[in-house]
Amino acid sequence: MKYDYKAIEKKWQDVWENENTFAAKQDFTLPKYYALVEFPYPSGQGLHVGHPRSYTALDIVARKKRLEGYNVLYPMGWDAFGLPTENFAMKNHIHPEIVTEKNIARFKSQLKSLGLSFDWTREINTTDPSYYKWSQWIFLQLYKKGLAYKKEMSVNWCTSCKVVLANEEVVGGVCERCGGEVVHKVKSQWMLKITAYADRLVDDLDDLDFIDRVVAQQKNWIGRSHGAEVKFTTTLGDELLIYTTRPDTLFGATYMVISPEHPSIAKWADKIENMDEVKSYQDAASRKSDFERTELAKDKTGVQLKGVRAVNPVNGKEIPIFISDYVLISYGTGAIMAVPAHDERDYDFAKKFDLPIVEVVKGGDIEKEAFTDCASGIMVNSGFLDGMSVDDAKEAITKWLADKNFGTPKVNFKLRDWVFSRQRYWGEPIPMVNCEKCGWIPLPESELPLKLPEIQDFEPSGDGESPLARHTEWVNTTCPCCGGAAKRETDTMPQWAGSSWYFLRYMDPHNENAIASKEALEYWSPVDWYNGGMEHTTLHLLYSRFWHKFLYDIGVVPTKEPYAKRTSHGMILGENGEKMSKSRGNVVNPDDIVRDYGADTMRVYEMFIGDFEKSAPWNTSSIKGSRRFLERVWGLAERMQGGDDYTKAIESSMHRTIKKVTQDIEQLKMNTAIAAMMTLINEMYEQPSITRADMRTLLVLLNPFAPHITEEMWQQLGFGGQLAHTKWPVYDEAKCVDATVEIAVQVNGRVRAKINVAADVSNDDAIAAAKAEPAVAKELDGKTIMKEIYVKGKLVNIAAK
RNA sequence: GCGGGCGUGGCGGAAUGGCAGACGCGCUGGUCUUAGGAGCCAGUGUCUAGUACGUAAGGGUUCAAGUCCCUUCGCCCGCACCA
Repeated sequence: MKYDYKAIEKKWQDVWENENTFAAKQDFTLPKYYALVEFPYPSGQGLHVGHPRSYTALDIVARKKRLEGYNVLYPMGWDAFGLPTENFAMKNHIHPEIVTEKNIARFKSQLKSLGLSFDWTREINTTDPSYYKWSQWIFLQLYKKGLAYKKEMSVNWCTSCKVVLANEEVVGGVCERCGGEVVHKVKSQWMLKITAYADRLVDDLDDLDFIDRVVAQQKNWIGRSHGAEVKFTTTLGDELLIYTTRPDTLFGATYMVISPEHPSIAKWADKIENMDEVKSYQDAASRKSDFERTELAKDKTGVQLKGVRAVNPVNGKEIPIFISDYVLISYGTGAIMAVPAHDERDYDFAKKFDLPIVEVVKGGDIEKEAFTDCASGIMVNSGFLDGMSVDDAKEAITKWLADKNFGTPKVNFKLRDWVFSRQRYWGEPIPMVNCEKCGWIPLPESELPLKLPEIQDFEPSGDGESPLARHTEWVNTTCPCCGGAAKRETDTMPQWAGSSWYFLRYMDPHNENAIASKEALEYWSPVDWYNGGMEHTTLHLLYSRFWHKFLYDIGVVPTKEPYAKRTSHGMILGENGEKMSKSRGNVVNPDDIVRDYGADTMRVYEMFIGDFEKSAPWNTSSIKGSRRFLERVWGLAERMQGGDDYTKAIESSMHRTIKKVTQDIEQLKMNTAIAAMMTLINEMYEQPSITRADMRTLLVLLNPFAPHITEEMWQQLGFGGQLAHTKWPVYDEAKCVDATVEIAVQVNGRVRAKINVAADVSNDDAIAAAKAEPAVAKELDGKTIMKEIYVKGKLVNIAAK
């Protein structure tokens, strides 16, 4: 009979939908497993072939875990707020809600056509008021704990989208979304104090099963550094606080640099002799775009502040103070001591401005370049530190500074607080009210959700205000505190809000009284395995860890971390090896593949394409190999005869394959699991016939990968019930090896013969058998044997001279 | 510059320090066929065809190295004037 994939796939997808086959059970006594993939943004383009790579991989894990007896939660939903939908809505004069609904419908049918075993009874949507009610609720809790605050600050303003961007949305000085020019603009923004959690976000990574590159990238992003703050006095009688990671080099500080935005400049203004020059440098610095800042990084510029000098606390020496934009106001204290001998940037600056360079750690050649890699160096020209190692000097100077009240140890982070306001319509309204008398007042929780008003004009005003600001009937309200006239916050939340806690909602998606019930949270937490893209490592993944830690602190969730395990998939590239994109014309539509080859083929192909963690180019002709494999599985049916035991000749292969597939799925090595099954069926075809037991085990092993064809064959061959409700096969370690094995015999590491020995042969017998081989004996003739090694089941190696 | 990773046939890729190239694609020949861009069978790292040489290049450790160590080259990803 022909393998009619279309009919088969439709048939089983209908069964799964009607029977809710994959809905997680409400029985909290069962062992649980929570597998999670990042929910998609339902774009107008529909599903990309990249999506199923991640979804299928964890679908395989989820299906296997179910067969192993776990109560599995494998949910799906929609991260549906966001700019593209709003932009589409503006352009086509359709409400974003309608656009979203349409896009979701398309995505959902595409996902269903792939046979993914999501629990659709728990589908969530971040734009649903019953969902964003809780995003708003979390914001209010953050506010109550002082972790949400409003701040006048310089923000990134995209001149094209006319919207404020988070630092993370500015890439290379341009808007991440549209590539438009980004300039700075001062605006009052809601901020979230993620920096309060910086230490824990770093430290707790060590206890998690996250792949190394995710851990490294998050640590790098948070950028914790240990150093000291040191107080310098000035000739004007006040103080200047600097931050350094190298207090040991304090004797080498020959000048200071402060950021052009540093507040001391205004304080000193009437004492600074060249204030005109200083002012024009400040102006120039503020006009520089992010792009110019990064491009011109190498060429140091600056202006000395004439009329004020700093005093080095260790030796009382007066040193000049400069302003330069290589010192950032946003990091540390916005002021540094410059040690040109041991810092490249200071070295460049000193050379350009002809400033003294004093070596304080021996070992480099400071005539040529800064000596920075000097951890093992010895201190010189450093008074009481002379002769010490760098580490000892650090300790000694830190103590000295503390004793004299000149400085304290200090930890700094690159991580900044999270700009949480967006001047857009299609996001969660921030539930805050501004009253002239009472200031910012949170909306009472009883008034949540604060719904988005129905409006028709989504265009940003272009003055930096949200489109909501025009709708005075919504904006004007009463103060929850005093009852007087007040105005609502018109900014909305960023897209990252809804995705920062969505995995919690899946646990109990219809709860009207809480994010989820205590029982559900206790049972399902944490997510056992979370797979997603590397591009979300420093944004979504970090933000959601932050929110989760906060929810843990206020007693809402039972674990301090949301995800026990995190893996990441590589991209699927176009056939030309380039990133898939419309403009490159190399986009593959998953619908076409499902139509032409079937969902099972598509699934097997995407899993077989290569190492899961690496990117791999799409190859249309390779798909045929996956299809051929399934056709061959289909063809095995007519070779099946009776028998409740494995065919003797392939028994060990059966056990080995079960072992291999079982282990490979856990390690996301789907490509080698499939290769093992291919090898197995090649062996099956070499047999005159196969047994029901052979067939049965093969179908269960293959089921997570190709659920439709296996379920259909299971039914047609009369194994009884549904494959989805059967048990995962077990292997017998003892039966994984054949009775006799072929091993290689090496002399001095070169293969000279191959012999067959019993699998459990002793060391001595194996070596004796090896020596008996004529080719080996010939090699050994006249030589002295130095060493004889037998590696069980692999080889014998005889070292001889 | 800092951090992470990678370099293996024509291609995607396999190899707990133990016979490099599993599995698949492609290709070659055969077979069946009115036909084959289907199926089946056989072959397929390289060459000077030797039990020869081969995992970016060079060196080292080891009975044994794609794998471990050192040096060099090249590529990818993230961050980047973070003091």
